[in-house]
Amino acid sequence: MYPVEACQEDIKNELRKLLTAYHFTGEIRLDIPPQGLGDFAFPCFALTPLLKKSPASIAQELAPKIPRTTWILKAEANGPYVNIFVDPATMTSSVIRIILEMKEKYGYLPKKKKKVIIEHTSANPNGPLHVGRARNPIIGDTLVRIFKAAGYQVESQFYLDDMGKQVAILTWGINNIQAKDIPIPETAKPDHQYVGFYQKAHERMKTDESVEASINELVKKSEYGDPVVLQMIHAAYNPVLQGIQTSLARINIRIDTYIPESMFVQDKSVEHVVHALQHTAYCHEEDNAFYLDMEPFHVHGKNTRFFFLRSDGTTLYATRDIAYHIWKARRADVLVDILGEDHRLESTQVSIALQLLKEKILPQVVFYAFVSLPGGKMSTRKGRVVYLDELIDECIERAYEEVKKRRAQDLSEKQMKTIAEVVGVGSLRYNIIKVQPEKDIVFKWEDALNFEGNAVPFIQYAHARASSILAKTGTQHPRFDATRLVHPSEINLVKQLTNLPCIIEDACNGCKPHLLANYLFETASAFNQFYRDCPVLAEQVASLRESRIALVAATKIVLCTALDLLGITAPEEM
RNA sequence: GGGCGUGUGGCCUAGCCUGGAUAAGGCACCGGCCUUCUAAGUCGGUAAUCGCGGGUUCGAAUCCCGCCACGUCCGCCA
Repeated sequence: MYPVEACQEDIKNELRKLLTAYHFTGEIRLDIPPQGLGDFAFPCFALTPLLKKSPASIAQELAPKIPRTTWILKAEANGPYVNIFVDPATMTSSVIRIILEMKEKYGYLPKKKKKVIIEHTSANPNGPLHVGRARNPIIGDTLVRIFKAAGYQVESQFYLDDMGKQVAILTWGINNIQAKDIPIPETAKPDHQYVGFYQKAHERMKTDESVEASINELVKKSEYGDPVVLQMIHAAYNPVLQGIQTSLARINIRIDTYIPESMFVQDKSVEHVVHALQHTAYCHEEDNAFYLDMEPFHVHGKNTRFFFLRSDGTTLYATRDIAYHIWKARRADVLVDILGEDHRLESTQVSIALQLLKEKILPQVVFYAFVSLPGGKMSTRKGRVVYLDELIDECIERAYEEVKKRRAQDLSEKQMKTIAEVVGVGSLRYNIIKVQPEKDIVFKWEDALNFEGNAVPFIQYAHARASSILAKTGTQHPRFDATRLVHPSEINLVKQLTNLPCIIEDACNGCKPHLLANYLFETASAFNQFYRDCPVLAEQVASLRESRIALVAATKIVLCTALDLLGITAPEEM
């Protein structure tokens, strides 16, 4: 059990003993009071109906009865609250000890013996990833890391759309357009090479009906599971997909498994879905096509019919998605999907269908709003995009300028490049993950490349400062005496360190990766204050010096772990 | 037209699920701090009718209803 849990349990136990005497049986919830008013607070409002007294007088009555324990230093009544002050020596000694023992596993929760499949990115492989959807892999990969830390066995999956119109357009383009007829791409990456064919083919399709007919034929054949066509499509998108994988690798993302949509047509599982849906009470037929009436499930709008089988007997994207979810549910205990907000309705329809099919495991879905440009949204078709690769390059380039400005004298070119990479990639991931997924983001270069304040260099810098101190101490195993650490900046930092396990738990339970970003910022901030107030290397009293070294070592571990959960590297120097 | 999401100082964000103590940070702006562990840091200051209007409550940024603005969806597309 982590110190933070032990501490809260102790406080709740003591409160419970007191409150039982008043016949209070409700849940005991502890608040976090404002700065300076203690570590935990017990609000007394819930007791007023029981005791027929004002909450303030109840707090007055309760506070003196709370005993001193190893965890509880004192309790004070303050208005309607009983504010509890934790014994800093107990907290400090236990948390520093456990961090130094567990090292990079500090904060991790006990193994749960449950498997999670997290589906993310799942972009159409018709061109490079663009910034509009860049939140998807970053949110997804961060959740993969968080779920692992929370004790789950995790597999990440990319659902590969190999039967849609997008890949069909690409396939047609590659097979029918001359390379000389497309604009010369700026990079050699295959996704950038191929997107021109897609754009040109899309243009031709809009103006030439025979082109559209050929593309539709490709789509149709793929929907019937035609192996030759599927092979052709595969050949077309595969290099693009590899380009996408390269982009993801650049920002520390590796997806475990790629599941092609066609798999569920070829193995006939989608046919079973169709059959089963046709036998539900909500199924209707129109001109040989089948749909579910969504009205009874509180889906409103112009058209509440969810078509899952066309008149020609082929299935639709959502139908195959149902088969995919059933397949996933057989292989995991928990499913998480990361989807753009444009998929909200589709996702609801899939969930309803899954319930009709008596599926027990439904996906928890994280929807994100698109990143837009100041003038509006991005579009691969229209070529109005900022590609992820461009953004990565720009972030690294800008980071390099910053490093050079500060460290050109004392670092080698190679060192500066390495730091620029780590800072640039980290900035990108941090800036996206620190905002709740459902909030709109307007992409502005000046924000993406801003390296001050609540941005990743602030956190990495704190880590580098801690590393620098430790590198100069020479002691591998600092001996610490918690009673020496009494400065408010020391206590404050220790308190921050205690919270990591709770943050991991909350971030996992609520699928809220941004909590980690907030936590990191606060922890780095607490460390910077400590750094200002409490000299380590210059400290003359040996026991205090050693204790501070231990605190620095613990902080470094926490910063490194939390950064790693965001897929960000913690540099030793910068 | 309907569904869903979002709305917090000049700009951006946290807090909303689970109501409670002076609404917490960052950017920008103003003024301090480098003979001391990297100043990508730090301290202080100016700045908010928490979109608007009702309601519930001892108490609402938080819950409920209505309205407004923005985004998104409402294909036998994916």
